[in-house]
Amino acid sequence: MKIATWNVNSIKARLPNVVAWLKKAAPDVALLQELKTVEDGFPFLELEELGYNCAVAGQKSYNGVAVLSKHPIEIETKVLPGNDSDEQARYLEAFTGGIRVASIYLPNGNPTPGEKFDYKLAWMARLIEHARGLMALDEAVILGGDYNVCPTDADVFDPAGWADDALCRPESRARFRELLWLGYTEAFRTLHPDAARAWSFWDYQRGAWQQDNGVRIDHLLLSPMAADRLVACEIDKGPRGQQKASDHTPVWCELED
DNA sequence: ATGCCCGGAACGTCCGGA
Repeated sequence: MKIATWNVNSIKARLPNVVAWLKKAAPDVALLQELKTVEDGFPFLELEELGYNCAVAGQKSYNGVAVLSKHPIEIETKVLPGNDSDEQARYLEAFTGGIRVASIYLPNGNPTPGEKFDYKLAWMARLIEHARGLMALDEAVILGGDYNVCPTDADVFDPAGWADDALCRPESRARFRELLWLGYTEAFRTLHPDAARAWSFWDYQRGAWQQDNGVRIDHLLLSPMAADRLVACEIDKGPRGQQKASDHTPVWCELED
């Protein structure tokens, strides 16, 4: 079973790229982020034609997450618990193909310090508490998405230059580690402990892609029941080199049946 | 020191992204 995550940076602008990649990579489950549309604007027909069921938590202009699956999808929640006044579409949790998955678009948090950074840290605290509850269920769970966190300096092309960025701040990294301490396995680094310059995002600016100046911020976190089945995890750089590319590229993992 | 590059909303240019 192949599960992928990809921040597409607008599902409408990226539809040709997404369709081409789904055909080629053929994941069983795809967790998408930054749809930048309400549910009514989501291209259900085009994706269903490829054999995918689609669950969407949409928002006008910003955010928006989806779960695509070749299996039936049962939506668990379209909001991250813990703050009823939070209207940003950044979390969708569902059952599909015998596992529980969440598509996560964690807040960026820049600039630091400030309200946006406070929102990021509060959002991460809510995610930790929810993830703690999921861990107690003893299920196969994959929390995948754009975490907007570089877990260590090995996940940034220029650690010194990014030291004060919200993606690298110690407060962000500490909360990411709290997720791991709950018992979640970050699939890519676990299978590739020494991988260098393994990025999942390259800025559109400053020729970042051409110079391979990136960061690794898209992650797949697996509960023990899922991690026990983990046999592969890779970053697919192909889509980032295409015309009209998203600034993120897909990350996928394979669970044995 | 600031903007560069994108998409969305809107039709001016700004906001948000990371």
